[in-house]
Amino acid sequence: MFRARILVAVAEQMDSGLSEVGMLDGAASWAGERTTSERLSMRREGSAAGQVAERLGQSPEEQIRAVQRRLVDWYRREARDLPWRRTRDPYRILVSEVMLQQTQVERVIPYYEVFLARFPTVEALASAALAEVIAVWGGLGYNRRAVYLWRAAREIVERWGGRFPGERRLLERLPGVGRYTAGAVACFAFGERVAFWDTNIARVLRRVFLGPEARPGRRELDELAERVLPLDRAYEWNQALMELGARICSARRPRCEICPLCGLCRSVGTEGESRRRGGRFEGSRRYYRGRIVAVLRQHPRGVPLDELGRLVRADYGCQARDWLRGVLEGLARDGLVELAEERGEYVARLPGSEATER
DNA sequence: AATACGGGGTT
DNA sequence: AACCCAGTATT
Repeated sequence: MFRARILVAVAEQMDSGLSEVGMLDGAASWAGERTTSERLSMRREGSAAGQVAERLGQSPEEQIRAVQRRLVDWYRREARDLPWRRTRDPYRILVSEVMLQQTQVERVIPYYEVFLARFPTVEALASAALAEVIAVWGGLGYNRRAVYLWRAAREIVERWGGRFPGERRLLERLPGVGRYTAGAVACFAFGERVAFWDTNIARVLRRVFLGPEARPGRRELDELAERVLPLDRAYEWNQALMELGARICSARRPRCEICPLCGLCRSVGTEGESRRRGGRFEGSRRYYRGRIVAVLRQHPRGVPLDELGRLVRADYGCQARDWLRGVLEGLARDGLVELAEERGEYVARLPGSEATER
């Protein structure tokens, strides 16, 4: 019931003013119109969408409309109560979206709360020392995101007077904000009707509208996402696609038996996708970058190079010095580490730490 | 187009 | 141990 209240509040904010599912049926705005000749040509050419329609006994636009209705209806009943769904504050939305890049929802939540408690506004983040931002970022991973987020906050404050631009094109210029995140902020914070896709949305759109064998490229996904985007209620539609991808239409084991799109999907009953091979993590350069940042978080004044080497790997010796230098220079290029010479020895620290002020 | 970039829960 | 994840920037 609490969840329902949240959703109603959000729906009202979205100015949807639409509480009866029945109203969706008559909403001509739910799918782009397609002329009869276009429709016939699709069938003649046996296009993918046309074939789906044949199999499902529906025209493509009927499938789109039915999916829109069914999915948003499901989302309104089943949406998880996630912290970033309770706000339209662009700063909070941005923080959530950046944290969610390549990181699961459940893992983000506690970091999100802590981060916003410490940096509640874009001004607070912009005026903080980068070292502290990296420290509060903690073990979330992809530490460059913390640097990008801090730089983005400074840009918002300095260039935009603390007010976020609402357009995707402008948002996308911010550091660490790519096509997906810019679209998400424009839609989730500003209510813009924007089509975008991430791994979840791409998988859902591909399975539902194209089929299990389809391997659409970026361009094709852009066009598909745009074509199926409702003329209004973009917020709920996009959230719903991700919700379905995360909870039902998962990569490995899709749960078609409980999917709200039963009967509307081109890939019903599909096998999960095969596993891809990934490189070893432990012992990798990436692994040691993480170790180094973790150690430096605990040492605000910085750590001499050789000591740092011993702290991050047991087999460190002077022969590994060049290796360590290389890794640190990479971190320095990314803005995650500062290298300084003090009393004849090199010291590494997080950028903007207190010690640099001396 | 390919690659680097973290870390932890799940299988 | 391998795999996956609300991507982005760089080469």
